[in-house]
Amino acid sequence: MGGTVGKSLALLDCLAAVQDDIGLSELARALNFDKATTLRLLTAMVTHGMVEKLAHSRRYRLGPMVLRLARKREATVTFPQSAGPILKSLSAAVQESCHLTEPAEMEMISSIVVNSDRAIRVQLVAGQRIPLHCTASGLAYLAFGPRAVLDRVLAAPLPALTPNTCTTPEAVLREVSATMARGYAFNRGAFDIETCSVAAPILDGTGLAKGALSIAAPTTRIDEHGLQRLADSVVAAAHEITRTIFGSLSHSSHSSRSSR
Amino acid sequence: MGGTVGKSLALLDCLAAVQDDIGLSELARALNFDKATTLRLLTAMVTHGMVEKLAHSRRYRLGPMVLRLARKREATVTFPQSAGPILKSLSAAVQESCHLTEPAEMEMISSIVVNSDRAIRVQLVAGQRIPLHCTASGLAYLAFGPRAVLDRVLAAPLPALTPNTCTTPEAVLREVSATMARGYAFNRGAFDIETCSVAAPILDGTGLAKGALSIAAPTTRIDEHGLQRLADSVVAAAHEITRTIFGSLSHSSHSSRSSR
DNA sequence: CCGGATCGGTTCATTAAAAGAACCGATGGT
DNA sequence: ACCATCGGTTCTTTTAATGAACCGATCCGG
Repeated sequence: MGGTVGKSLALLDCLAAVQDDIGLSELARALNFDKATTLRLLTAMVTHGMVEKLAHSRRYRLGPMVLRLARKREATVTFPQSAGPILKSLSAAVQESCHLTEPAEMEMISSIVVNSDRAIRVQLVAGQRIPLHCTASGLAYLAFGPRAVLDRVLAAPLPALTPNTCTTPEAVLREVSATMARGYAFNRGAFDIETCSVAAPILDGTGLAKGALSIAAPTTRIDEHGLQRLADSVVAAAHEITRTIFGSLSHSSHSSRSSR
Repeated sequence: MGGTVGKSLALLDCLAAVQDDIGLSELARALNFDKATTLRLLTAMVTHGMVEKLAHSRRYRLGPMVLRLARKREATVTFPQSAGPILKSLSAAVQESCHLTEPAEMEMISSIVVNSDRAIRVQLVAGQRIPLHCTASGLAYLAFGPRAVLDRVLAAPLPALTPNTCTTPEAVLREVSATMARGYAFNRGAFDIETCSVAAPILDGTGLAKGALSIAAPTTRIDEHGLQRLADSVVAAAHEITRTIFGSLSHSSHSSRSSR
Protein backbone atom coordinates (compact mmCIF):
# COMPACT_ATOMS: atom_id res chain seq x y z
CA MET A 1 0.00 0.00 0.00
CA GLY A 2 0.79 3.66 -0.06
CA GLY A 3 4.12 5.27 -0.51
CA THR A 4 7.70 4.37 -1.01
CA VAL A 5 8.45 3.54 2.59
CA GLY A 6 5.45 1.25 2.71
CA LYS A 7 6.79 -0.57 -0.29
CA SER A 8 10.25 -0.88 1.15
CA LEU A 9 8.85 -2.27 4.37
CA ALA A 10 6.70 -4.70 2.43
CA LEU A 11 9.86 -5.72 0.68
CA LEU A 12 11.55 -6.36 4.01
CA ASP A 13 8.54 -8.34 5.11
CA CYS A 14 8.85 -10.44 2.01
CA LEU A 15 12.54 -11.00 2.61
CA ALA A 16 11.62 -12.15 6.10
CA ALA A 17 8.99 -14.53 4.79
CA VAL A 18 11.15 -16.15 2.16
CA GLN A 19 13.44 -19.10 2.76
CA ASP A 20 17.13 -18.11 2.75
CA ASP A 21 17.51 -15.61 -0.08
CA ILE A 22 15.65 -14.47 -3.18
CA GLY A 23 16.40 -13.13 -6.64
CA LEU A 24 15.35 -9.80 -8.07
CA SER A 25 12.69 -10.98 -10.50
CA GLU A 26 11.15 -13.43 -8.09
CA LEU A 27 10.94 -10.74 -5.46
CA ALA A 28 9.35 -8.24 -7.84
CA ARG A 29 6.81 -10.86 -8.85
CA ALA A 30 5.95 -11.73 -5.27
CA LEU A 31 5.41 -8.09 -4.37
CA ASN A 32 3.77 -7.13 -7.64
CA PHE A 33 6.33 -4.36 -8.07
CA ASP A 34 8.12 -3.39 -11.22
CA LYS A 35 11.56 -4.90 -11.54
CA ALA A 36 13.20 -1.49 -11.75
CA THR A 37 11.37 -0.33 -8.64
CA THR A 38 12.36 -3.43 -6.74
CA LEU A 39 15.96 -3.03 -7.75
CA ARG A 40 16.02 0.61 -6.69
CA LEU A 41 14.61 -0.23 -3.30
CA LEU A 42 17.01 -3.12 -2.90
CA THR A 43 20.13 -1.17 -3.80
CA ALA A 44 19.18 1.65 -1.45
CA MET A 45 18.68 -0.88 1.32
CA VAL A 46 21.94 -2.60 0.52
CA THR A 47 23.94 0.61 0.81
CA HIS A 48 22.61 1.00 4.33
CA GLY A 49 23.17 -2.62 5.33
CA MET A 50 19.48 -3.33 5.75
CA VAL A 51 19.64 -5.84 2.93
CA GLU A 52 22.59 -7.96 1.94
CA LYS A 53 23.46 -8.93 -1.59
CA LEU A 54 25.10 -12.29 -1.99
CA ALA A 55 28.14 -11.57 -4.11
CA HIS A 56 28.24 -14.80 -6.06
CA SER A 57 24.59 -15.64 -6.56
CA ARG A 58 23.36 -12.06 -7.01
CA ARG A 59 20.52 -12.80 -4.67
CA TYR A 60 19.29 -10.81 -1.68
CA ARG A 61 18.53 -11.36 1.98
CA LEU A 62 18.17 -9.34 5.17
CA GLY A 63 21.34 -7.48 6.14
CA PRO A 64 23.24 -7.00 9.36
CA MET A 65 21.52 -3.71 10.15
CA VAL A 66 18.43 -5.53 11.35
CA LEU A 67 20.51 -7.08 14.11
CA ARG A 68 21.67 -3.67 15.28
CA LEU A 69 18.12 -2.39 15.36
CA ALA A 70 16.85 -5.44 17.17
CA ARG A 71 19.56 -5.18 19.78
CA LYS A 72 18.55 -1.60 20.42
CA ARG A 73 14.90 -2.51 20.67
CA GLU A 74 15.63 -5.33 23.08
CA ALA A 75 17.76 -3.03 25.18
CA THR A 76 15.17 -0.27 25.46
CA VAL A 77 11.79 -1.95 25.66
CA THR A 78 11.87 -3.98 28.84
CA PHE A 79 9.18 -5.56 30.89
CA PRO A 80 8.96 -2.89 33.57
CA GLN A 81 8.24 -0.17 31.02
CA SER A 82 5.90 -2.09 28.79
CA ALA A 83 4.05 -4.42 31.07
CA GLY A 84 3.30 -2.06 33.91
CA PRO A 85 -0.03 -0.72 32.66
CA ILE A 86 -1.20 -4.19 31.68
CA LEU A 87 -0.40 -5.51 35.14
CA LYS A 88 -2.29 -2.67 36.69
CA SER A 89 -5.44 -3.25 34.69
CA LEU A 90 -5.19 -6.98 35.28
CA SER A 91 -5.00 -6.48 39.01
CA ALA A 92 -7.92 -4.07 38.89
CA ALA A 93 -9.99 -6.49 36.82
CA VAL A 94 -9.53 -9.55 39.02
CA GLN A 95 -9.16 -7.69 42.29
CA GLU A 96 -6.10 -9.65 43.30
CA SER A 97 -2.35 -9.01 43.48
CA CYS A 98 -0.26 -9.92 40.47
CA HIS A 99 3.38 -9.72 39.47
CA LEU A 100 5.67 -10.34 36.56
CA THR A 101 8.70 -12.51 37.20
CA GLU A 102 11.89 -13.04 35.26
CA PRO A 103 14.33 -15.93 35.48
CA ALA A 104 17.65 -15.45 37.24
CA GLU A 105 20.03 -18.10 38.47
CA MET A 106 17.72 -21.07 38.89
CA GLU A 107 14.92 -19.04 40.37
CA MET A 108 12.50 -16.31 39.44
CA ILE A 109 12.64 -12.70 40.54
CA SER A 110 9.55 -10.53 40.54
CA SER A 111 10.28 -7.38 38.57
CA ILE A 112 6.87 -5.72 38.54
CA VAL A 113 4.37 -5.97 41.33
CA VAL A 114 0.85 -4.63 41.54
CA ASN A 115 -0.88 -5.41 44.78
CA SER A 116 -4.62 -5.49 45.01
CA ASP A 117 -6.24 -2.80 47.12
CA ARG A 118 -8.59 -5.16 48.89
CA ALA A 119 -8.22 -5.45 52.62
CA ILE A 120 -7.34 -9.13 52.45
CA ARG A 121 -4.77 -9.72 49.76
CA VAL A 122 -1.50 -11.41 48.99
CA GLN A 123 1.17 -8.83 49.60
CA LEU A 124 3.90 -9.26 47.01
CA VAL A 125 7.16 -7.34 46.99
CA ALA A 126 9.30 -6.39 43.99
CA GLY A 127 12.66 -8.12 43.77
CA GLN A 128 11.46 -11.13 45.69
CA ARG A 129 13.16 -14.40 44.73
CA ILE A 130 10.82 -17.32 44.33
CA PRO A 131 11.68 -20.94 43.58
CA LEU A 132 10.94 -22.60 40.25
CA HIS A 133 9.54 -25.94 41.31
CA CYS A 134 6.69 -24.90 43.57
CA THR A 135 5.23 -21.66 42.25
CA ALA A 136 2.93 -20.95 39.36
CA SER A 137 5.43 -18.50 37.85
CA GLY A 138 8.22 -21.03 38.14
CA LEU A 139 6.23 -23.85 36.61
CA ALA A 140 5.14 -21.62 33.72
CA TYR A 141 8.76 -20.79 33.06
CA LEU A 142 9.95 -24.35 33.43
CA ALA A 143 7.32 -25.51 30.97
CA PHE A 144 8.05 -22.92 28.29
CA GLY A 145 11.59 -21.75 29.03
CA PRO A 146 14.88 -23.35 27.98
CA ARG A 147 14.95 -27.07 28.41
CA ALA A 148 18.31 -26.89 30.20
CA VAL A 149 16.75 -25.03 33.11
CA LEU A 150 14.19 -27.75 33.62
CA ASP A 151 16.88 -30.42 33.60
CA ARG A 152 18.94 -28.62 36.19
CA VAL A 153 16.01 -27.96 38.47
CA LEU A 154 14.94 -31.59 38.38
CA ALA A 155 18.48 -32.63 39.20
CA ALA A 156 18.77 -30.21 42.13
CA PRO A 157 17.20 -30.59 45.57
CA LEU A 158 13.47 -29.80 45.71
CA PRO A 159 12.86 -28.40 49.18
CA ALA A 160 9.36 -28.69 50.65
CA LEU A 161 8.08 -25.25 51.64
CA THR A 162 4.62 -26.48 52.56
CA PRO A 163 2.97 -29.90 52.81
CA ASN A 164 1.67 -29.27 49.28
CA THR A 165 5.10 -28.85 47.67
CA CYS A 166 6.11 -31.42 45.08
CA THR A 167 9.48 -32.71 46.24
CA THR A 168 10.29 -35.43 43.73
CA PRO A 169 11.48 -34.90 40.16
CA GLU A 170 8.63 -37.10 38.96
CA ALA A 171 5.97 -35.00 40.66
CA VAL A 172 7.46 -31.73 39.45
CA LEU A 173 7.78 -33.08 35.94
CA ARG A 174 4.12 -34.08 36.05
CA GLU A 175 3.20 -30.52 37.01
CA VAL A 176 5.37 -29.15 34.23
CA SER A 177 3.82 -31.46 31.67
CA ALA A 178 0.34 -30.42 32.71
CA THR A 179 1.41 -26.78 32.44
CA MET A 180 2.76 -27.34 28.94
CA ALA A 181 -0.47 -29.04 27.94
CA ARG A 182 -2.85 -26.36 29.17
CA GLY A 183 -0.61 -23.34 28.53
CA TYR A 184 -0.60 -21.97 32.07
CA ALA A 185 0.31 -23.11 35.55
CA PHE A 186 -1.52 -23.62 38.83
CA ASN A 187 -0.17 -23.51 42.33
CA ARG A 188 -2.36 -24.47 45.26
CA GLY A 189 -0.51 -23.65 48.42
CA ALA A 190 2.75 -25.27 47.36
CA PHE A 191 4.88 -22.20 48.09
CA ASP A 192 2.88 -20.46 50.79
CA ILE A 193 0.20 -22.58 52.34
CA GLU A 194 -2.29 -19.74 52.48
CA THR A 195 -2.03 -18.58 48.89
CA CYS A 196 -2.73 -20.11 45.53
CA SER A 197 -1.80 -18.67 42.19
CA VAL A 198 -2.01 -19.04 38.43
CA ALA A 199 0.64 -18.00 35.92
CA ALA A 200 1.13 -17.82 32.18
CA PRO A 201 4.47 -17.57 30.41
CA ILE A 202 5.59 -14.43 28.58
CA LEU A 203 6.82 -15.78 25.26
CA ASP A 204 9.23 -14.09 22.94
CA GLY A 205 8.99 -14.19 19.16
CA THR A 206 10.36 -17.71 18.98
CA GLY A 207 7.93 -19.12 21.52
CA LEU A 208 10.49 -19.29 24.29
CA ALA A 209 9.48 -18.03 27.72
CA LYS A 210 11.23 -14.88 28.89
CA GLY A 211 9.32 -14.60 32.11
CA ALA A 212 5.95 -15.28 33.65
CA LEU A 213 2.90 -13.36 34.72
CA SER A 214 1.04 -14.57 37.75
CA ILE A 215 -1.93 -13.74 39.96
CA ALA A 216 -1.78 -14.66 43.63
CA ALA A 217 -4.88 -14.94 45.77
CA PRO A 218 -5.69 -16.05 49.32
CA THR A 219 -6.66 -19.72 49.27
CA THR A 220 -9.62 -18.99 51.49
CA ARG A 221 -11.59 -17.05 48.93
CA ILE A 222 -10.70 -18.92 45.76
CA ASP A 223 -12.53 -22.07 44.75
CA GLU A 224 -11.75 -24.17 41.67
CA HIS A 225 -14.05 -22.13 39.51
CA GLY A 226 -12.57 -18.84 40.64
CA LEU A 227 -9.09 -20.15 39.98
CA GLN A 228 -10.07 -21.01 36.45
CA ARG A 229 -11.43 -17.51 35.94
CA LEU A 230 -8.13 -16.05 37.14
CA ALA A 231 -6.31 -18.35 34.74
CA ASP A 232 -8.24 -17.00 31.78
CA SER A 233 -7.41 -13.47 32.81
CA VAL A 234 -3.73 -14.13 33.34
CA VAL A 235 -3.41 -15.87 29.98
CA ALA A 236 -5.05 -12.97 28.19
CA ALA A 237 -2.85 -10.44 29.94
CA ALA A 238 0.30 -12.45 29.21
CA HIS A 239 -0.65 -12.55 25.57
CA GLU A 240 -1.14 -8.82 25.57
CA ILE A 241 2.31 -8.28 27.03
CA THR A 242 3.84 -10.55 24.44
CA ARG A 243 2.02 -8.65 21.74
CA THR A 244 3.11 -5.21 22.88
CA ILE A 245 6.74 -6.25 23.14
CA PHE A 246 7.19 -8.68 20.26
CA GLY A 247 4.39 -7.56 17.98
CA SER A 248 1.34 -9.43 16.81
CA LEU A 249 2.44 -13.02 16.44
CA SER A 250 -0.34 -13.65 13.94
CA HIS A 251 1.35 -12.11 10.96
CA SER A 252 0.19 -14.38 8.15
CA SER A 253 -1.22 -11.73 5.86
CA HIS A 254 1.48 -11.82 3.22
CA SER A 255 1.54 -14.59 0.68
CA SER A 256 5.02 -16.01 0.47
CA ARG A 257 4.80 -18.87 -1.95
CA SER A 258 6.90 -19.62 -5.00
CA SER A 259 10.05 -20.23 -3.05
CA ARG A 260 11.93 -22.23 -5.64
CA MET B 1 22.12 9.14 0.51
CA GLY B 2 19.41 10.61 -1.68
CA GLY B 3 16.09 8.86 -1.91
CA THR B 4 13.18 8.27 0.35
CA VAL B 5 14.27 4.83 1.45
CA GLY B 6 17.68 6.21 2.34
CA LYS B 7 16.01 8.77 4.52
CA SER B 8 13.79 6.25 6.21
CA LEU B 9 16.77 4.05 6.95
CA ALA B 10 18.67 7.02 8.28
CA LEU B 11 15.68 7.65 10.49
CA LEU B 12 15.84 4.10 11.78
CA ASP B 13 19.52 4.54 12.39
CA CYS B 14 18.77 7.63 14.39
CA LEU B 15 16.14 5.81 16.41
CA ALA B 16 18.73 3.15 17.12
CA ALA B 17 21.28 5.74 18.22
CA VAL B 18 18.98 7.62 20.55
CA GLN B 19 18.37 6.75 24.17
CA ASP B 20 14.92 5.21 24.72
CA ASP B 21 12.57 7.26 22.58
CA ILE B 22 12.46 10.58 20.76
CA GLY B 23 9.96 13.25 19.80
CA LEU B 24 9.04 14.39 16.32
CA SER B 25 10.72 17.77 16.28
CA GLU B 26 13.87 16.55 17.94
CA LEU B 27 14.13 13.75 15.44
CA ALA B 28 13.59 16.07 12.48
CA ARG B 29 16.27 18.37 13.82
CA ALA B 30 18.74 15.55 14.33
CA LEU B 31 18.25 14.30 10.80
CA ASN B 32 17.95 17.72 9.21
CA PHE B 33 14.62 16.71 7.70
CA ASP B 34 11.49 18.75 7.48
CA LYS B 35 9.02 18.09 10.25
CA ALA B 36 6.33 17.05 7.79
CA THR B 37 8.70 14.66 6.03
CA THR B 38 9.76 13.13 9.31
CA LEU B 39 6.18 12.69 10.39
CA ARG B 40 5.22 11.05 7.12
CA LEU B 41 8.08 8.61 7.34
CA LEU B 42 7.29 7.86 10.96
CA THR B 43 3.60 7.21 10.43
CA ALA B 44 4.32 4.92 7.49
CA MET B 45 6.79 3.00 9.61
CA VAL B 46 4.35 2.84 12.50
CA THR B 47 1.62 1.28 10.37
CA HIS B 48 4.02 -1.51 9.49
CA GLY B 49 5.27 -2.00 13.03
CA MET B 50 8.78 -0.91 12.21
CA VAL B 51 8.43 2.04 14.55
CA GLU B 52 6.34 2.25 17.67
CA LYS B 53 4.53 5.32 18.88
CA LEU B 54 4.23 5.64 22.61
CA ALA B 55 0.56 6.36 23.17
CA HIS B 56 0.90 8.65 26.15
CA SER B 57 4.05 10.62 25.42
CA ARG B 58 3.58 10.84 21.63
CA ARG B 59 7.18 9.87 21.19
CA TYR B 60 8.69 7.24 18.91
CA ARG B 61 11.01 4.27 19.13
CA LEU B 62 11.86 1.14 17.17
CA GLY B 63 8.93 -1.23 16.75
CA PRO B 64 8.45 -4.96 17.11
CA MET B 65 8.99 -5.61 13.40
CA VAL B 66 12.75 -5.28 13.83
CA LEU B 67 12.67 -8.30 16.12
CA ARG B 68 10.92 -10.39 13.46
CA LEU B 69 13.47 -9.35 10.87
CA ALA B 70 16.38 -10.04 13.18
CA ARG B 71 15.06 -13.45 14.04
CA LYS B 72 14.85 -14.28 10.36
CA ARG B 73 18.36 -13.03 9.73
CA GLU B 74 19.74 -15.03 12.63
CA ALA B 75 17.95 -18.12 11.38
CA THR B 76 19.23 -17.90 7.83
CA VAL B 77 22.76 -16.58 7.99
CA THR B 78 24.70 -19.26 9.81
CA PHE B 79 28.36 -19.93 10.16
CA PRO B 80 28.64 -22.70 7.57
CA GLN B 81 27.24 -20.49 4.82
CA SER B 82 29.03 -17.30 5.70
CA ALA B 83 32.35 -18.37 7.07
CA GLY B 84 33.28 -21.05 4.57
CA PRO B 85 35.08 -18.82 2.07
CA ILE B 86 36.91 -17.00 4.83
CA LEU B 87 38.11 -20.27 6.32
CA LYS B 88 39.31 -21.38 2.93
CA SER B 89 41.35 -18.27 2.27
CA LEU B 90 42.72 -18.37 5.81
CA SER B 91 43.90 -21.93 5.37
CA ALA B 92 45.43 -21.06 2.03
CA ALA B 93 47.19 -18.03 3.48
CA VAL B 94 48.79 -19.76 6.45
CA GLN B 95 49.15 -23.18 4.82
CA GLU B 96 47.68 -24.96 7.80
CA SER B 97 44.40 -26.65 8.65
CA CYS B 98 41.74 -24.56 10.33
CA HIS B 99 38.21 -25.05 11.57
CA LEU B 100 35.32 -23.17 13.07
CA THR B 101 33.81 -24.60 16.23
CA GLU B 102 30.54 -23.95 17.98
CA PRO B 103 29.59 -24.67 21.60
CA ALA B 104 27.35 -27.61 22.41
CA GLU B 105 26.81 -29.26 25.76
CA MET B 106 29.97 -28.32 27.58
CA GLU B 107 32.23 -28.92 24.62
CA MET B 108 32.90 -27.54 21.18
CA ILE B 109 31.92 -29.13 17.88
CA SER B 110 33.74 -28.26 14.70
CA SER B 111 31.20 -27.19 12.10
CA ILE B 112 33.45 -26.11 9.23
CA VAL B 113 36.78 -27.68 8.48
CA VAL B 114 39.35 -26.71 5.89
CA ASN B 115 42.41 -28.93 5.90
CA SER B 116 45.68 -27.70 4.53
CA ASP B 117 46.92 -29.42 1.38
CA ARG B 118 50.47 -29.79 2.61
CA ALA B 119 51.80 -33.30 2.97
CA ILE B 120 52.28 -32.91 6.71
CA ARG B 121 49.24 -31.35 8.29
CA VAL B 122 46.79 -31.66 11.11
CA GLN B 123 43.86 -33.61 9.77
CA LEU B 124 40.66 -32.20 11.26
CA VAL B 125 37.22 -33.70 10.73
CA ALA B 126 33.87 -31.92 10.73
CA GLY B 127 31.60 -32.75 13.62
CA GLN B 128 34.47 -33.61 15.91
CA ARG B 129 33.83 -32.90 19.57
CA ILE B 130 36.68 -31.23 21.38
CA PRO B 131 36.93 -30.33 25.07
CA LEU B 132 36.78 -26.78 26.36
CA HIS B 133 39.58 -26.72 28.87
CA CYS B 134 42.53 -27.85 26.78
CA THR B 135 42.06 -26.56 23.25
CA ALA B 136 42.56 -23.15 21.75
CA SER B 137 38.97 -23.09 20.49
CA GLY B 138 37.64 -24.05 23.88
CA LEU B 139 39.70 -21.46 25.74
CA ALA B 140 38.64 -18.75 23.30
CA TYR B 141 35.03 -19.64 23.94
CA LEU B 142 35.46 -19.90 27.69
CA ALA B 143 37.09 -16.47 27.76
CA PHE B 144 34.45 -14.68 25.70
CA GLY B 145 31.36 -16.87 25.98
CA PRO B 146 28.75 -16.92 28.74
CA ARG B 147 30.19 -16.82 32.19
CA ALA B 148 28.05 -19.74 33.30
CA VAL B 149 29.88 -22.08 30.93
CA LEU B 150 33.21 -21.19 32.44
CA ASP B 151 31.89 -21.80 35.93
CA ARG B 152 30.57 -25.22 35.05
CA VAL B 153 33.74 -26.27 33.27
CA LEU B 154 35.90 -25.26 36.21
CA ALA B 155 33.63 -27.21 38.53
CA ALA B 156 33.71 -30.36 36.38
CA PRO B 157 36.59 -32.85 36.07
CA LEU B 158 39.47 -31.66 33.90
CA PRO B 159 40.92 -34.80 32.33
CA ALA B 160 44.55 -34.78 31.22
CA LEU B 161 44.80 -35.71 27.55
CA THR B 162 48.53 -35.04 27.35
CA PRO B 163 51.23 -34.14 29.85
CA ASN B 164 50.67 -30.51 28.82
CA THR B 165 46.98 -30.40 29.76
CA CYS B 166 45.97 -28.05 32.55
CA THR B 167 44.10 -30.20 35.05
CA THR B 168 43.37 -27.81 37.90
CA PRO B 169 40.71 -25.08 37.92
CA GLU B 170 43.39 -22.57 38.84
CA ALA B 171 45.58 -23.43 35.86
CA VAL B 172 42.65 -23.36 33.43
CA LEU B 173 41.43 -20.08 34.85
CA ARG B 174 44.90 -18.65 34.34
CA GLU B 175 44.79 -19.68 30.69
CA VAL B 176 41.33 -18.18 30.31
CA SER B 177 42.44 -14.91 31.88
CA ALA B 178 45.41 -14.71 29.56
CA THR B 179 43.10 -15.37 26.63
CA MET B 180 40.74 -12.62 27.72
CA ALA B 181 43.64 -10.22 28.04
CA ARG B 182 45.18 -10.83 24.65
CA GLY B 183 41.96 -11.56 22.74
CA TYR B 184 42.91 -14.99 21.43
CA ALA B 185 43.97 -18.35 22.78
CA PHE B 186 47.03 -20.57 22.51
CA ASN B 187 47.30 -24.31 22.88
CA ARG B 188 50.68 -25.99 22.87
CA GLY B 189 50.12 -29.73 22.81
CA ALA B 190 47.52 -29.76 25.55
CA PHE B 191 44.96 -31.69 23.54
CA ASP B 192 47.10 -33.65 21.10
CA ILE B 193 50.74 -33.72 22.03
CA GLU B 194 51.89 -33.31 18.45
CA THR B 195 49.77 -30.29 17.51
CA CYS B 196 49.52 -26.75 18.70
CA SER B 197 46.86 -24.27 17.79
CA VAL B 198 45.65 -20.71 18.09
CA ALA B 199 42.02 -19.57 18.20
CA ALA B 200 40.03 -16.36 18.27
CA PRO B 201 36.40 -16.03 19.36
CA ILE B 202 33.61 -15.24 16.93
CA LEU B 203 31.72 -12.47 18.68
CA ASP B 204 28.14 -11.48 18.10
CA GLY B 205 26.87 -7.93 18.12
CA THR B 206 26.90 -7.75 21.90
CA GLY B 207 30.49 -8.97 22.26
CA LEU B 208 29.50 -12.46 23.35
CA ALA B 209 31.28 -15.40 21.74
CA LYS B 210 29.15 -17.58 19.50
CA GLY B 211 31.97 -19.86 18.48
CA ALA B 212 35.68 -19.90 17.78
CA LEU B 213 37.98 -20.01 14.81
CA SER B 214 41.22 -21.89 15.17
CA ILE B 215 44.30 -22.91 13.23
CA ALA B 216 46.00 -26.17 14.09
CA ALA B 217 49.58 -26.91 13.11
CA PRO B 218 52.11 -29.68 13.76
CA THR B 219 54.21 -28.73 16.77
CA THR B 220 57.35 -29.72 14.91
CA ARG B 221 57.26 -26.92 12.40
CA ILE B 222 55.89 -24.09 14.52
CA ASP B 223 58.15 -22.02 16.74
CA GLU B 224 56.99 -19.20 19.00
CA HIS B 225 57.32 -16.66 16.25
CA GLY B 226 55.36 -18.76 13.80
CA LEU B 227 52.62 -19.27 16.35
CA GLN B 228 52.32 -15.54 16.81
CA ARG B 229 52.01 -15.11 13.08
CA LEU B 230 49.19 -17.65 13.01
CA ALA B 231 47.51 -15.81 15.86
CA ASP B 232 47.46 -12.57 13.91
CA SER B 233 45.91 -14.35 10.95
CA VAL B 234 43.26 -16.11 12.98
CA VAL B 235 42.27 -12.92 14.76
CA ALA B 236 41.90 -11.08 11.48
CA ALA B 237 39.83 -13.88 9.97
CA ALA B 238 37.61 -14.11 13.04
CA HIS B 239 37.00 -10.40 12.83
CA GLU B 240 36.07 -10.76 9.20
CA ILE B 241 33.55 -13.47 10.02
CA THR B 242 32.04 -11.34 12.74
CA ARG B 243 31.83 -8.45 10.33
CA THR B 244 30.13 -10.38 7.55
CA ILE B 245 27.55 -11.82 9.92
CA PHE B 246 26.90 -9.00 12.35
CA GLY B 247 27.96 -6.01 10.30
CA SER B 248 30.70 -3.56 11.03
CA LEU B 249 31.06 -3.69 14.77
CA SER B 250 30.77 0.00 15.34
CA HIS B 251 32.14 -0.05 18.84
CA SER B 252 33.63 -2.17 21.62
CA SER B 253 36.55 -3.96 20.08
CA HIS B 254 38.00 -6.62 22.33
CA SER B 255 39.13 -4.76 25.40
CA SER B 256 39.06 -7.69 27.80
CA ARG B 257 35.84 -6.63 29.40
CA SER B 258 35.42 -8.53 32.63
CA SER B 259 31.98 -9.85 31.82
CA ARG B 260 30.11 -10.15 35.06
C1' DC C 1 -2.60 35.22 34.29
C1' DC C 2 -0.56 36.20 30.41
C1' DG C 3 2.73 36.03 26.10
C1' DG C 4 6.00 33.70 23.69
C1' DA C 5 8.17 29.49 22.52
C1' DT C 6 7.70 24.87 21.15
C1' DC C 7 5.25 20.90 20.84
C1' DG C 8 2.80 17.27 17.43
C1' DG C 9 0.27 17.48 13.48
C1' DT C 10 -2.10 19.43 8.90
C1' DT C 11 -2.47 21.80 4.38
C1' DC C 12 -1.35 22.51 -0.35
C1' DA C 13 1.30 24.55 -4.31
C1' DT C 14 5.78 23.25 -6.02
C1' DT C 15 9.03 20.10 -7.51
C1' DA C 16 11.88 16.29 -7.28
C1' DA C 17 11.97 11.50 -7.72
C1' DA C 18 9.59 7.19 -8.29
C1' DA C 19 7.52 4.46 -11.83
C1' DG C 20 7.61 1.29 -15.60
C1' DA C 21 7.91 -0.12 -20.47
C1' DA C 22 11.48 -1.05 -23.47
C1' DC C 23 15.88 -2.60 -23.88
C1' DC C 24 20.53 -5.04 -23.05
C1' DG C 25 23.97 -8.60 -22.37
C1' DA C 26 24.54 -12.88 -19.90
C1' DT C 27 23.04 -17.34 -18.64
C1' DG C 28 21.02 -21.74 -18.85
C1' DG C 29 18.08 -25.37 -20.24
C1' DT C 30 16.32 -28.17 -24.31
C1' DA D 1 20.92 -22.77 -31.87
C1' DC D 2 17.20 -21.45 -29.78
C1' DC D 3 14.07 -19.16 -26.45
C1' DA D 4 13.08 -17.91 -21.76
C1' DT D 5 14.60 -15.65 -18.02
C1' DC D 6 17.94 -13.71 -15.40
C1' DG D 7 20.00 -9.06 -13.20
C1' DG D 8 20.47 -4.56 -14.47
C1' DT D 9 20.02 0.10 -17.31
C1' DT D 10 17.71 3.84 -19.71
C1' DC D 11 14.53 7.49 -20.30
C1' DT D 12 9.93 9.77 -20.54
C1' DT D 13 5.85 10.17 -17.96
C1' DT D 14 3.53 10.66 -13.89
C1' DT D 15 3.14 10.42 -9.19
C1' DA D 16 4.19 11.22 -4.77
C1' DA D 17 7.58 13.50 -1.72
C1' DT D 18 8.56 18.00 -0.21
C1' DG D 19 8.47 22.00 2.93
C1' DA D 20 6.87 26.80 4.21
C1' DA D 21 3.02 28.31 6.35
C1' DC D 22 -0.40 27.38 9.55
C1' DC D 23 -3.07 25.34 13.70
C1' DG D 24 -4.37 24.21 18.35
C1' DA D 25 -2.39 22.41 22.66
C1' DT D 26 0.91 22.75 26.07
C1' DC D 27 4.53 24.32 28.66
C1' DC D 28 6.99 27.96 31.17
C1' DG D 29 8.82 32.30 33.06
C1' DG D 30 7.58 36.84 34.51
